[in-house]
Amino acid sequence: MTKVGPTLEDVARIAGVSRATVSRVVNGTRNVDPNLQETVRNAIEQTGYTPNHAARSLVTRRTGTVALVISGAGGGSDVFVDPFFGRVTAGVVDFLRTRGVHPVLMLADTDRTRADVVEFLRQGSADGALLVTTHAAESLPERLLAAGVPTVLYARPGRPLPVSYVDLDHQAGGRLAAARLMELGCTTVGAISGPLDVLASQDRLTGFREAMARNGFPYVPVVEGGFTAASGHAAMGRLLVEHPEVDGVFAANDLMAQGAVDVLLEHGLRVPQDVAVVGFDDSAPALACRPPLTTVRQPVEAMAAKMAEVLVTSLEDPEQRPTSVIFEPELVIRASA
Amino acid sequence: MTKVGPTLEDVARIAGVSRATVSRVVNGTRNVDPNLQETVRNAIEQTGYTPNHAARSLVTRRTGTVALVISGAGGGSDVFVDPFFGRVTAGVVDFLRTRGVHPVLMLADTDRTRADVVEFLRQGSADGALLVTTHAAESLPERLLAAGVPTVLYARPGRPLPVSYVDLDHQAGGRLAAARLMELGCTTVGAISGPLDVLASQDRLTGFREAMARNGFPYVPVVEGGFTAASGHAAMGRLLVEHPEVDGVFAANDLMAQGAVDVLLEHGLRVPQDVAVVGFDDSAPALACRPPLTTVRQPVEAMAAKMAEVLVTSLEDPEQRPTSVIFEPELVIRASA
DNA sequence: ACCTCCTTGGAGAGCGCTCTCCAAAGAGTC
DNA sequence: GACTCTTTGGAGAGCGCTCTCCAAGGAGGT
Repeated sequence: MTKVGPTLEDVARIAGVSRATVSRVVNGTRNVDPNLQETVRNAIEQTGYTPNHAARSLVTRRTGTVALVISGAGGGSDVFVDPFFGRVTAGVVDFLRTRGVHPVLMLADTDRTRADVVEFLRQGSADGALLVTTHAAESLPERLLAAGVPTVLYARPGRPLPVSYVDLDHQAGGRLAAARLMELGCTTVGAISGPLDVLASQDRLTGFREAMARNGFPYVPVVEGGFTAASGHAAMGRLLVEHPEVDGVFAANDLMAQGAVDVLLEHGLRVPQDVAVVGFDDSAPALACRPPLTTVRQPVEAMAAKMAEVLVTSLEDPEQRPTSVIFEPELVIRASA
Repeated sequence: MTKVGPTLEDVARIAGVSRATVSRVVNGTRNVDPNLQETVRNAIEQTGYTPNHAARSLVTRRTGTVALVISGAGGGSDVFVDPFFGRVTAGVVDFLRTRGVHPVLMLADTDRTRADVVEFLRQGSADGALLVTTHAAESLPERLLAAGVPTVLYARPGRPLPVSYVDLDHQAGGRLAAARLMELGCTTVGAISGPLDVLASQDRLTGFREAMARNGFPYVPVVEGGFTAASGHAAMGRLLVEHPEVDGVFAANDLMAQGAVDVLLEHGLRVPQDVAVVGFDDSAPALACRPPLTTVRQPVEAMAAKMAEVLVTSLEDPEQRPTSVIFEPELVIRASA
């Protein structure tokens, strides 16, 4: 094995030109005489030459890859069960492939793996980082910033930081949910929030509460969930015990909404006739749920693609200042509310 | 910008030793006097030195990354909607992280992107490839093999090839499903197969039919689906029209099973009392489905991890012959059958 | 005390590529 | 026809690292 493969040198020798000329033909830098180009291309064809990536990036200081860092709290690879990360990946890949950039997937869920990520970027193994982090306390943004690594976040950082990010107006999303529930005439509504150490969870809840309060509902019972169907199930159970008369529920993501619907149905309650349920995200489970979920749409793929775009752009022009792009949520009305 | 960062040379100068010595300390090759080691480590600390990845891999001819190639037929990033790929990713990442190897995610769904994958590997951008391919006609395995790229497949290749792979005994899975349906006393069973250009689909169906035939049911009506909930929905609809008396259904994955259950319920049929439904995979939707699906478990994460393990092993010993690891499916009984 | 063997540090040759200089040659200009 | 200006190919210096060789010094044997 030890594939050595033909080098620039080999091609140059066969074509009877210098290394520099071959390099120019390969990279399309500067003018090269068309005849010579032809000769060189033949030589390349003949040898089956492919430029060596390591050698190239040693001098260009570019790798053509970026790190896609997923910093879940949970035990590592469980995160992929959540459709959210699949959607992020899809959006990122979708954009990057148009630019010939490749994503390296990294999980950052422990001190150790976080250090690995920083190390990886400092080594120049990737040109920049896309950081999908939920928890407000995540330390990676500042560490990457300190290491001078071009970084773009999905979701604003826990503390103000001169870093680019894309985000959703989660509060507006919460308001949308509240408006729908009130529009349906619900009078006793509860909420199942996401983990409260996640900014998005806080924001969704804040927006929801605000809108309710503004309309004469100063108090909304809230149970904290964990963004999983099981946690939504449990939360709905508690809500039902404490407030049996509930007729409207806002769950901070679709998975939890699904869990809530299940409990409701198990208790012989009809959705949406007896209890209306609004989810959040508009991911696959929202459609699969019976009844299909009315939900607040988060355009995850588009946001992820934008995140990738912002990074690639800042890679091309490193002097650029950080930007932020905030997306607007949208209410998708289906059957559950 | 243009972070230059300290080099080996810098560290060597500060520590008052040669480059070679610093390299030895960093890589732990050969003995180095403990005192000297201490000095060198201090210098490293002081300068914040990190080895340059490109330079290193230029000489070692190793990158510490592998390509995780997902070759769906569908329009690219849609694949991530299918929980299957999320599970594969989880399994791969889970194993690789223990070995300090990083996966680069690539989609191969067009001629162009397939060529990109080959190019990427030939450039030495990654040390090997993990290829998750469903379609039997996929050309990548042979192209990668021809290029001398260490490769491991998820699912056996369409044509016999000297390449390592992991796979499931899909036929045994089909038999398991048939056995369950017959055990429940079903007399009129139908099947919703996966796309028939996918080997796994063929095998699941073959196993299922065989087991049915062996038990006195020579004919099983089959409708081909596309592994999506919508296609399962459509397929069940047709099955119901053509065979209204059906009392058992085998769907070749959980997504389609879910679609089938929905149709059944819409038609006022009870699952499993009127019609028993068996799915395949045991992915998240199987649990989320109402009723929860009885299904044939494919240990995707474990298989993906094994695939990664086989690749890493063959990277360490390139002279090794190809291996194959076949996993056994398992029936998971829930409520739908 | 001499010789051999083992340990350990340094020198330096690349790995394959890009890119800055230079030089040569051709095209204009007056 | 002598001059400058532009175009285009070649030479060669690195990019930062690993690793083979070599030499120096100390330990052990006789």
